[in-house]
Amino acid sequence: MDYKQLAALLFPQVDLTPEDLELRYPPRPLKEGARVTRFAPSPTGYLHIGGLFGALTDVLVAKASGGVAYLRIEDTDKKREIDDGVSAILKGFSDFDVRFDEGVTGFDTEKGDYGPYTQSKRVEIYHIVAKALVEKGLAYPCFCTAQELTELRALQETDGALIRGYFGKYARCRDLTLEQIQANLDAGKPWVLRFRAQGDENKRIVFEDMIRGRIEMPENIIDEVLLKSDGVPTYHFAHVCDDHFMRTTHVIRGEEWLSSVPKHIALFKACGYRVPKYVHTAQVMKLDEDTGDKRKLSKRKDPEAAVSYFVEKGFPKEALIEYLLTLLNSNFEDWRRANPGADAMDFPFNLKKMGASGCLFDLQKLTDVSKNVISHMPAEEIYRRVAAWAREYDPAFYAIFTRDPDFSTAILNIDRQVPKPRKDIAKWDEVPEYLSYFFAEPAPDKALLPQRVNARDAGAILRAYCPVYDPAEDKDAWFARVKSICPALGFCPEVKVYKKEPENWTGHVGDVSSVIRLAVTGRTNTPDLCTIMQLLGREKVIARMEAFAGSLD
RNA sequence: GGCCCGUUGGUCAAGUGGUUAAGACACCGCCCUUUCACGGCGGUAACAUGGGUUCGAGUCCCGUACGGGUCACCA
Repeated sequence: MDYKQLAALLFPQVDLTPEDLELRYPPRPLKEGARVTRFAPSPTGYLHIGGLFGALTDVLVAKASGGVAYLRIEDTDKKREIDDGVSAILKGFSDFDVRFDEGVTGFDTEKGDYGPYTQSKRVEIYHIVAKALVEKGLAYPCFCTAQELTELRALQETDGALIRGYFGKYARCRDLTLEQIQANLDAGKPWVLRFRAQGDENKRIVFEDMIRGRIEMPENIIDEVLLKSDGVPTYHFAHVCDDHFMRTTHVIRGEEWLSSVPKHIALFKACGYRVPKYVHTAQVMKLDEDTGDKRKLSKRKDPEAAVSYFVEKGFPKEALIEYLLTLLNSNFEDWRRANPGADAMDFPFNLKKMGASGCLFDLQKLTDVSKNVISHMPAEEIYRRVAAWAREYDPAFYAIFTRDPDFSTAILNIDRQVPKPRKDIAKWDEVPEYLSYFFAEPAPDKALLPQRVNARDAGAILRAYCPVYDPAEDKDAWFARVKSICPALGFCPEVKVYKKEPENWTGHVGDVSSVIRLAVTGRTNTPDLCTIMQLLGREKVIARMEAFAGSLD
């Protein structure tokens, strides 16, 4: 067989060689040890949590080594592609401030010298490499129909073949003569290009995964499809061509690819390319409420699989990133404690610290992380974020919240400018309820009165307090004022004194302030009451207290 | 089914032949406290399992179980 002739027959329009591509995409001028990574999603739907997880790894690994992380779009399957798939992915990344150094940046836009970064625009490249492979006798056209392939699988089933796929005696087109190929081509039969596998099923291939260590598998013997009948490459072939010519040093991808590595190494070797380092990351899982089992986070079943879920709920973007980092690298939390104010993107990411087993997405932990993140934000920042969130997801609240920005900011500032700020808020969608009593008249429920205080005493407390309340007083004076009305009502001004001899009193100052709190806010617990009352203003406070007192009669 | 990966408290995890088996979240208790938070202190709770190797095994080897992945002209 004259492979040169076959190659010319198959790819008459290709006149460049892989050497031309080597010139076009020279090795990157990076310093020793710099890592080039890529995130390579298919535009088949929204960006999901696993994607963010992977992309974060790519970006941090590159950043920590002074390398390059790029975004490549793998759109070789037009059947699964959705219309705005690329923008959905880009939107997800911009929502969380994940930035790539190069690659696709928008619809039909990109930056970087190793493009195009969209696979559908790279067919010329794949065909050049494919042609060279044919010339070397390492690839051949296959004319088997889908029907024939199904029959082949059935045959392997009855044969009890341990390995399934297109290989050995099942590979009918592997040894077609040039004349047969010519005849098929002339007859207009569609064909795919297959790899002519050189592996031996009895030999083992050893490779190193940077997370899992040394892995040993049988050599690849499958004649994998390289180019589909429409001339578009399969993942396997595109991976080899792209990661070689884009000069990727570290291929970081989900563990579902682990079993394809022998295939990929065989392909790299066949092309004469250096095999990149492989890093197969564990999947993000969740606990299924129904079965109680740990399972892969599913795009279909789990709304929180989409990163947009967290945007809608109003988790600050930093919180999700921060949380993901705790899953990604076991020493992140230590680093964070040592560098409280540092940008998460400056975390010295270490691949060795990545876990090999799938982790459960823990909403409680995310909530805790988020509360911490928010507790460190200035009130102005929170105001801005809540407003931005509400404009999108809660227009009614947006209207009242932004009516008086200074007022809203002041509310958010209660108990905030202290060394250990409160951690009441985990996500923005909690804010409307959290602040409700500032914007609407509360309806205090007398069932919420402290246990020791009956309705009559509560009324007496409010009536005694109204005339002496002075909004100009600071916190200490305010509390002293509350204490001052206690004795006459049978309440002890000092909690400690009360606790020693509870029988001498109806209750203590805590009960008294609880009644005031309930009247003013409708709540049994709030941040600092004195400040709340100041912000509300004397008129409102008195009106609320009188209204509640009246309702108790 | 073949091949491969994984398995330390409820969760995330440290751990690379000798540790009282860290830490974080959650939970519980105490303290602080005008409420609630915050904070502080303390507590419950783990090496899937059976064999080896070794003076000694969470750590190395083999088997078993369980979970996951993969076996497409999908990625």
